[in-house]
Amino acid sequence: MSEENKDLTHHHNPFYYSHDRDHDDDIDHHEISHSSSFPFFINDNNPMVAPQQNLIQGLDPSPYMTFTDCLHGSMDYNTLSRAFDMSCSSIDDNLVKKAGVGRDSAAGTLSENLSTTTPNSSVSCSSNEEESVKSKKDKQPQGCEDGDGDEEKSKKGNKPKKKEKRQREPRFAFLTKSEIDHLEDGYRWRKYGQKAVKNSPYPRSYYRCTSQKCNVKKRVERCFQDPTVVITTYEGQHNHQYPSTLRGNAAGMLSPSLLASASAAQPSFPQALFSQLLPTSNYQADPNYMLYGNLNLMTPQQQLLQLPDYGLLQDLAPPFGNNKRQP
DNA sequence: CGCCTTTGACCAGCGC
DNA sequence: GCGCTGGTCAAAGGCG
Repeated sequence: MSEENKDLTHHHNPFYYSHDRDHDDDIDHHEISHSSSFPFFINDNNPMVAPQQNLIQGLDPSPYMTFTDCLHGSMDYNTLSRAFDMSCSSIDDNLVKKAGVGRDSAAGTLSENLSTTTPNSSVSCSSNEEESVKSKKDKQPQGCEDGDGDEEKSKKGNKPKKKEKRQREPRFAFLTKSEIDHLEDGYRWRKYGQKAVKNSPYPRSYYRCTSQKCNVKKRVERCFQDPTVVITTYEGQHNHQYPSTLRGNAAGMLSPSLLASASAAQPSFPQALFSQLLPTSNYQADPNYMLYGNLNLMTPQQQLLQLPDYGLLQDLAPPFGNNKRQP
């Protein structure tokens, strides 16, 4: 088994949607590992939400829509995105400040904030819908609309310092237990940067989808507290199907059903990835298939201790835990 | 030759 | 204003 294959037998552990404020992105590895002992989605009142006890027990999904349903059903990226955004948008800067957590701690702050703030409190959302999205770089042609590479080239030096804020794409982060950093997800990525991560010996890598006019990016970093865990954060939405020619054996590693469904579906970014997590995947038969449930970084006891930290995260869904399969 | 990674530099936002 | 940090660029080099 190739390394990549081996990797795929592990599992992405979707755990967190990074809402769209500017520095939310800084999903600090501590925070992540801290708040991601199991997969969940932030959600206040989405049908995907399951009761906390399900979170704890990782059982019985029934009354709720599972992510499998979503993915295999009609839910697409936008729906997903909305769902994520809806909930996450309730965590705004005020909350972050209130919690006294730095901008780098958005993910961790999430749990803290949620534990001190009601989810339905009328916190104004500062997500993509609002202009509050802070643009770090106007030069960056966000949104694949006619990526004028040439203008972009003039980045250094004379660029008008507009204060326009760049719209940021919704982001989704995944925890994956893997020995390799760059996980195959069916798309082709080009690495365009790498940065040392504060307080972590592991660097963060930046990738961009190689498809023209596709502006999806992803960041990959290794969890500081558990180096076996890779944190992959996707930003944006693929506006194309899987590349016909995948490098390496990526295509081969993807189940035909996955590719088929991914191709058939409208370009819905996380779908393919999610599909790999799902019990319908043929990976479930693989003994090496790692249930994300096994990805827990803490002992059950620790998890229980962690639960209070989630506060309102009790409303979070274990979207993939529902259909956990055990050999 | 095309695609990719590496890597140092640059830029912008934020906190102090 | 300054320093820190995250994010990005692009030249250089590697690889198939």
